[in-house]
Amino acid sequence: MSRHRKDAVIESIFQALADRTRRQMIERVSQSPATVSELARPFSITLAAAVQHVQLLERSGLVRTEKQGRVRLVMIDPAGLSTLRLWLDDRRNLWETRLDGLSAILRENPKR
Amino acid sequence: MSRHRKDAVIESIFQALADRTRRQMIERVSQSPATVSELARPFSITLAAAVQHVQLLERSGLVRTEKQGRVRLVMIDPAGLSTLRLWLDDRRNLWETRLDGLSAILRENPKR
DNA sequence: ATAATAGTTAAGTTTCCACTTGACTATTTT
DNA sequence: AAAATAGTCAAGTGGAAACTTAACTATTAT
Repeated sequence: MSRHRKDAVIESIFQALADRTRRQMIERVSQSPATVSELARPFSITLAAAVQHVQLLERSGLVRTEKQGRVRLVMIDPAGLSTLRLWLDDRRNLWETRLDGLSAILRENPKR
Repeated sequence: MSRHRKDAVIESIFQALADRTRRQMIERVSQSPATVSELARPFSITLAAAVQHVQLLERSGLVRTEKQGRVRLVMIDPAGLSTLRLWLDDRRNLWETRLDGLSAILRENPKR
């Protein structure tokens, strides 16, 4: 997978999770699969808005969905958040190798 | 810390990282501290824009800064990303307790 | 002291994002 | 078959976000 593509995936994940409504939808769906209507209910938004949120979450890889009859089931896709975890681990490795120097800097600046 | 406040912190972190320019700034600063001008250079943006990005990153807790003379040094704040890590761990626990049921569902839907 | 450098702030512009309404399709229910 | 339900799509609106320019302050170099 190209660096650019990978970055686009990460970007869509951060964008998806930057919205409070979508974070709560993820939370809900982490418990058990839910329909789009069920995801809309707790918020004062139209069904159309909920559909858009779900589509965005699906494009980012955070959820999978499956249409069953006239209902669409939305379920968590563990792959989505492990992508995020991998990104986070990579970044942490980056600065942990530098942590000795950094901690020296932090020691000089005890504020916070 | 209240749930609402905590959520606001998480939100600001996701929002900060949803922007490609800011993610690259974080990447740069993970290696070693950098000035605002140094952070602006790789991108075709004005210094003023870079200042705004840095301010946003600082408000989200992802970086610390310190003014030295006419220069502002920007450095990674490990606390920022560990907040993100904690959030991620919490969510993972949520659905890992549900993973047995979920994997059954996934087995029924081998697509992907 | 003057000039150059680094950053900051305010204000305006453009672009993007969340949301709504309204028309439409497909599936259940009655 | 008709009515209700669940979702989808397109187009439009409003507000937030990213960016610019321009005027200004503080520090360092000549």
